Amino acid sequence: HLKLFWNQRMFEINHTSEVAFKNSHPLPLAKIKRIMKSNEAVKMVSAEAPVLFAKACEIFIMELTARAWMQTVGCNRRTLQRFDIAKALQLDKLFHFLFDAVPDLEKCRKNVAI
Amino acid sequence: HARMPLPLEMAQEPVYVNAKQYQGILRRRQARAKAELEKKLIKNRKPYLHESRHRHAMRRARGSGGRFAKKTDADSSKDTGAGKGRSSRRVQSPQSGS
Amino acid sequence: METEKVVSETEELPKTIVRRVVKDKLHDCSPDTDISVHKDALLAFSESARIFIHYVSATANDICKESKRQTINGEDVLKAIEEIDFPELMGPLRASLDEFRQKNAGKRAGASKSKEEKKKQKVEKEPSEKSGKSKKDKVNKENDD
DNA sequence: TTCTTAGCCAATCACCGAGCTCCTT
DNA sequence: AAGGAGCTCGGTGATTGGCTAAGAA
Repeated sequence: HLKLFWNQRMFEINHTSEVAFKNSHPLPLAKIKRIMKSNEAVKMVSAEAPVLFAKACEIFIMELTARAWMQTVGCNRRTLQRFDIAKALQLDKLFHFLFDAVPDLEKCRKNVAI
Repeated sequence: HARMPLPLEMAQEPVYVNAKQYQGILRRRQARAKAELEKKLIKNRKPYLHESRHRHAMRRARGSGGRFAKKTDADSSKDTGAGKGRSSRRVQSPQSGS
Repeated sequence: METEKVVSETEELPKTIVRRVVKDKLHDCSPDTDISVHKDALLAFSESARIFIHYVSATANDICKESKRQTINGEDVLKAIEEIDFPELMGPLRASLDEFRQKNAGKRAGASKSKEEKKKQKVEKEPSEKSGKSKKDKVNKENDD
């Protein structure tokens, strides 16, 4: 239906214009699978799963980058720092599952942009 | 109730997280604690990952700016005192331009 | 010695690729300004992505177990991501899943006949002497509508 | 201002993907 | 039959440090 339609449009856009080259930096599937299996509760993994994770990670990193960049330019800096990421994680509840992944809240509090 | 306080932080200052992710955060925290028990923690970050690649980088010819230079035929020959008596030296850029 | 080697190292995503993704996005954000990336920031990106995989795959594993299966498939991953409420991922992921399935279907169809031949050859040459490995041409079938 | 540091180069080699076989569902 | 684990193998791009401009402080 509608979703399928937009998926196909997305597919066309990603494969026809020059952004097809600029985008898509696939992470190694073997490494993704290894990360998944490092959880001993995970038994078998289909070939589809790492492919999806590769794409998901790419978009995930891009989203996180955009939000961290907000902090960077908000402080008139030209180097993206670690606490930019920490602040971005704190501000957006989308990323709260990473709460203790980037423990830099002290510096983060001092550099309040936005 | 879109926000849930995380237990560890409640003593100091409550930190509210996405309620949908609350269980997952706790689960991941448990998994990490277990990994810590198994000494799987992020060890001290080594300056490099592979000894062989480190040696390779150290051995390579460099330009005057510290950059890696292209391999020359002089380098392909074995290290003999004779021949072109010249070790790795500056590679002059033809022109530096945009 | 070797067994004591850190596990995290092998679970680390390649820094170069993570950096490329970050730098490309930064160039999108500021087309006329080059933004540098601090080394620790790059490490944070890499770690975040790793934990993202851990987190989502653990959720997908629960979904998988709920339906009494043993193998985490693509649908489980999609469901897991839907569950943590990441809507901007769903579209592209559906697309890449379809793409992967199409590519696999094409490869399967092309390989099936050569596989049957191989099986027959195998059972035939069982008493035969050893022979050099025959170079197999790669048969690829492209399909467009 | 002072002083820390990220980006820049490209050659090796660890690791990834593409084949296999074997096994479970 | 379908498809994943777990090997092997060969091809290849990630890994890598010195110098210096760029920029954090």
